[in-house]
Amino acid sequence: MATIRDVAKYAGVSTATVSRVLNKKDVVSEETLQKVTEAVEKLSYHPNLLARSLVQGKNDTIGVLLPSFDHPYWGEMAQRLDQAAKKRGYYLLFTEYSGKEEEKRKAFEYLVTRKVGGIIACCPLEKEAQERLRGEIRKVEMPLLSFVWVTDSFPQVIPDDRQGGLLAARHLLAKGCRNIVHVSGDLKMYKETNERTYAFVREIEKRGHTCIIYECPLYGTEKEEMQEVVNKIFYEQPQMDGLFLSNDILAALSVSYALAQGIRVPEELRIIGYDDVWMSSFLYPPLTTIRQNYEKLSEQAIEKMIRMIGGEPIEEKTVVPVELIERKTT
Amino acid sequence: MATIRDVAKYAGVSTATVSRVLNKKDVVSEETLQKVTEAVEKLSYHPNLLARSLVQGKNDTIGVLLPSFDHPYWGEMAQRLDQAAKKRGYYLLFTEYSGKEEEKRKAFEYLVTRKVGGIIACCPLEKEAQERLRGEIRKVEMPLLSFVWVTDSFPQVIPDDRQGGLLAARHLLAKGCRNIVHVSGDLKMYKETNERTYAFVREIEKRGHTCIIYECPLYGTEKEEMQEVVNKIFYEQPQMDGLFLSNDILAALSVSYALAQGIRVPEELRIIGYDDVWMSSFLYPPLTTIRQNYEKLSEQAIEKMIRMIGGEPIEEKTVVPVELIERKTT
DNA sequence: GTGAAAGCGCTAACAC
DNA sequence: GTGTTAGCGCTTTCAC
Repeated sequence: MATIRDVAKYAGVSTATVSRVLNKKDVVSEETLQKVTEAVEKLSYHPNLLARSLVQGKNDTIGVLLPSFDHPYWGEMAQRLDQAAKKRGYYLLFTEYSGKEEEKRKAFEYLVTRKVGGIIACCPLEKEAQERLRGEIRKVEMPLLSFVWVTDSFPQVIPDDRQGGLLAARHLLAKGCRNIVHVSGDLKMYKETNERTYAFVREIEKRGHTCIIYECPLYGTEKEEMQEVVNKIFYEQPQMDGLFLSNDILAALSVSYALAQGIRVPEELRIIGYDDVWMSSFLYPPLTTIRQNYEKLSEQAIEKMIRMIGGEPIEEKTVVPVELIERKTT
Repeated sequence: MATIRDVAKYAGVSTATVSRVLNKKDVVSEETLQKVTEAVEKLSYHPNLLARSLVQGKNDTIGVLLPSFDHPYWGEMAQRLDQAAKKRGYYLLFTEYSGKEEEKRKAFEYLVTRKVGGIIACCPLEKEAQERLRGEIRKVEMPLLSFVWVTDSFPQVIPDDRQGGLLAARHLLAKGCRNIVHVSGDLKMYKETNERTYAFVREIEKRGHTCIIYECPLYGTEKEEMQEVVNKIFYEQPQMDGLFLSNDILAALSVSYALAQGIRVPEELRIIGYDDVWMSSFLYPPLTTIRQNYEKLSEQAIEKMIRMIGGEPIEEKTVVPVELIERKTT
């Protein structure tokens, strides 16, 4: 693999000169430009960006800690983040921890040792880890941005889950639902991320009604687990007429289950999901859901991270609005 | 950010010794081990893996060139590839080109300049680029593996699309379909990847029937485009009773469209998709489809790539079987 | 068992 | 304009 020295030798100049034409920094004579360009071409030279960032001590790559690639929410987010970063001349280093807590630390370490400029964590940093991580972070002087809700003061870019819960509650109530069931995320583990649940319940109770809550881990992608929860709900709550799921996958499963049982949607049962994942509008019937503003979330996250890398002061929390999309399941 | 020198100074030893305990290579005295470990802890030291791989001249990361993260097929593949790589002690550097040809070259360049050990290309390398890329690759001495069908001799790990087309054709025929429509990928651009189409058509003609083909770019994720194709088909082919789509997204769209029009599935129209994407079993009705063996595909790709990096000779083509999953749309 | 020194591929002063 | 030199953070001989 050709190095800068090979190019220099081939072109009959010094490595510094090669570096100059490569980075278009200083002015070079037309002739050397020619020679170097030719040498680069001839030798198929590709500069070693690892070496470059080593000497420059800076980094145009941002680490992204993802629960998984195959979850449609995170898949879409990864895509948007990547595009937003590229648009601003940054690159992303993705790593996923398969939704497993024990893998998370390793994934985090991975990003740190690759010396990324900062880390966007698409996962709740649970209390214990949070403190340890933050201690570490401060020492390694690496900006950390949470891409999901965390309770205490910490830089974060998050969807307005409170609003999401509120919208869902009002919508179901307005449609006349009175026996409402809600499937939340893991309430024990990720207290912080369940603002949508609290807002939902609060609103329903404020209107003098009640609802029943089931828990289902949000970040898991095990079909069986999800199917089980859905089965259980339909078995235990035959009288329910409104169902609010914490994500569209669960919602899709529920719609499918209801239809298979001959329960009419939305006449007998109204179902509302969360996220407005790519597939949701393709389903039959198209899913009513709370839409995430993927574009804005990722743009904001990248922008904020770049500002953090630049050492600028930033406001702790950026909340991005969600939106109710009424389709055919309510 | 602490460096190895800081650790050495803090522990009162040389950098070589620190390196030794970090890499557990040579034997170190119990005492130094203690001191160094403490220093590492104290200073929150994280070795700079970029520097390490620079001096070692080797690399435990494999580049993956992806069309996009948000396409469910590639999302699932990314996940499996990542897990397979980690299991074998390798890391993946992902980049996506948003399905745009002009971005592909940049994405490729990105991986080359990061000096990955090899590249898994999840995209057809069209003729022209293929030759250029291969020329380059040979010079940069970087193994390249195609993860989709390419015509000529070239290391590749691919699904048995021929078999997939065959299975789909036989299934539809066996169910009594006689007015069959098929939506293929982009036939002009990616000739090589359309074995499924050719096998499908061939089988149907062999049985003395015919089918009508529509084209739709496989790697695009623009809803409108896809919706348009589906609309067009249903408008132009009111008599069709069998529909084979090149991917599950198009299939989901078609099912949804049919149901919305009051066309009964599968009684009046049988629909079969391709890939068995995560959502497909969640749909209503659950989708009949050709299942990809995601696990085997990615395991094989990683294994083959590692062998290539190690300089081992490899067989050109690894074909992974597909499977017909009959659910409720046929 | 441990340290000194060279060098991976590159850039950034500093000379000329 | 261009070359020389030092050094980014690390590993790896080669001495001792």
